[in-house]
Amino acid sequence: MIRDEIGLMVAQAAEAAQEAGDLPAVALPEPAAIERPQRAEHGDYATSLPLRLARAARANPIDIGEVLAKHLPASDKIERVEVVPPGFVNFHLSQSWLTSQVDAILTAGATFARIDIGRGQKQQVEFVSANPTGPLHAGNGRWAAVGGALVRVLRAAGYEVEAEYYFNDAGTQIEVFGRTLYARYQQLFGRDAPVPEDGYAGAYMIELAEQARDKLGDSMLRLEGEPAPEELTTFGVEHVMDWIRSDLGRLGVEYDTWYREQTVYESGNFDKVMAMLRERDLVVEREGAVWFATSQMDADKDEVLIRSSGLPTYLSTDIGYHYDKFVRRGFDRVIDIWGADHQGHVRPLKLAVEAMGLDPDRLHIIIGQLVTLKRGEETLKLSKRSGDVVTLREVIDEVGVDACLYFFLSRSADVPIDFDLELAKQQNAENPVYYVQYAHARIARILDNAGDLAQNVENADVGLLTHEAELSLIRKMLVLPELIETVARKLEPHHLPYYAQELATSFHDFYEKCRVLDEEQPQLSRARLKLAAAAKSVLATTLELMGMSAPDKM
RNA sequence: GUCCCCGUAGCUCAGUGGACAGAGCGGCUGCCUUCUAAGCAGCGGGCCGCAGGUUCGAAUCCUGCCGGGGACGCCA
Repeated sequence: MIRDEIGLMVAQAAEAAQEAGDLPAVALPEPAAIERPQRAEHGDYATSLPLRLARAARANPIDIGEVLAKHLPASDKIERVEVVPPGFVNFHLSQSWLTSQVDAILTAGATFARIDIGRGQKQQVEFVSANPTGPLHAGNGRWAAVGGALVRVLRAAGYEVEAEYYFNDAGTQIEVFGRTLYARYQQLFGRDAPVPEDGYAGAYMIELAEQARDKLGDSMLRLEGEPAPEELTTFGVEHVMDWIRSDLGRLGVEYDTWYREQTVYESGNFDKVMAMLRERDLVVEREGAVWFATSQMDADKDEVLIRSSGLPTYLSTDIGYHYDKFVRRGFDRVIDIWGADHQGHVRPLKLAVEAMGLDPDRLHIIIGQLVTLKRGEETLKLSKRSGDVVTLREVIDEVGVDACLYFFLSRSADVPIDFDLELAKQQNAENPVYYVQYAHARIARILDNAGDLAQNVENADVGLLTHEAELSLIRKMLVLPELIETVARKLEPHHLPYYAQELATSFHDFYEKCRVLDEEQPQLSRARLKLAAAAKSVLATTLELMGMSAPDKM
């Protein structure tokens, strides 16, 4: 990346200046911070190193800047370096290098976005992981969009990433689900079997029961008063998992692993980690339950691991699950995406990771604020327990996959979302997603219409690209690798849609100001065709990272 | 009461400690006989919640307060 090259040049200049005695031997920040100035006249890149060094060096920032500039290695990529008050050094890229990047981008294709900050480090991203007790709702869709984008970006950044979905296939909720399904199933056969009070009231349970009847006939009926047959529960769970897989697939999310909760026990990891906690004297028994003595660590209260009923809690299972992630499967880092309603769970789990003798920083938990689904002024419940569920499927059907992804991706995980179904439908046509896709479609049309001008385009001279709009578009394309780095480091995919929009703006501006197909200027036309093709490639790559389509026609 | 997140334009939101705070939507004015007007150009709009502090420099970091959301269960 050119930004890193400039950073290196600045660092070299500082060292050279110190060797030459032009700059006192003060500690240099590592790495030298290179910024992108907000204003174009301040150049493509800038460093405030002189301002940072001024105090320690007991020198005027401007003088330090001049010294740095003097010792900068020569580069044909840099047109001009200027030192300006209060102490910035600004770098202007050379036009010839900029235009040469059009060829570079075209050659690189989709790999243009690839960087290698990950160096093959093994990471896992676990997201959505909703219980298979009902269809996904709109809130789940948010984390599908965010998790999917994160996985793709981390891969582009050079990490070896595994996407995982963790689901309960046993436990309290599944048991309740099974009882509800059995009640609905019996009702289909005329039995007076009420839905349990704590059961799942949604209409989808009736649909599920009907499917069970169609597939299994009356074979699941048991004598009055007998519990729900396990086979029926399993049938229901598998069916719901099919719904979930299908919804996630529509949002472009593909998991590498579907991890069953039971595996935590079957693998023996649960017992291992519990034994480990006992060995470290972090387990106490009290009031008939088994507790994780987090109060001995960095918490104000203990947490229950094994209930007095003998059943493990969600927390203890999760501890076993994370032991499995780190120790058995050997991930260097694990990223979990959780809703804000699970935030209280972060501290104890991190303490457990620490108690395993691991660095808790290897567990990164993204706490995402919740989605409130609305229809106009009315707030809709997202709970599967209540009858009124607005499913993710309905939302996708109403709003569209791409608009849905774009909307969910556009907001930082730190802010709660009000998802208004009415508004989403209304705004459908004005959704910024179409602005981005439109740019891509426009380019596709130009390339289609090129006719004879398309001949010999690969040999076109990109040096003919001198218009301000052309150069701005190239500059904007060059941001993508830097964006990948930002998103990967901060784990914030919401920067993607903003970049996509800026890139589209740069293209639309170019489109207005520079006619691409012009028989009277064939050489220039061919150079512009190249630029357009490069822009198409970068737009498509960006859309792909977000899981969205890049249409050739709109 | 304790803990987490948020407070930026009329609305929805961006904004790695840097140079004059941005976008979309909405409002107003213009631009289609040349590659898609799902586009472009322009105008208007801001004590960056409030008060202190740190810093050469704060929307950004720290403290306190106010306002909104969330968590504090032998549910998940």
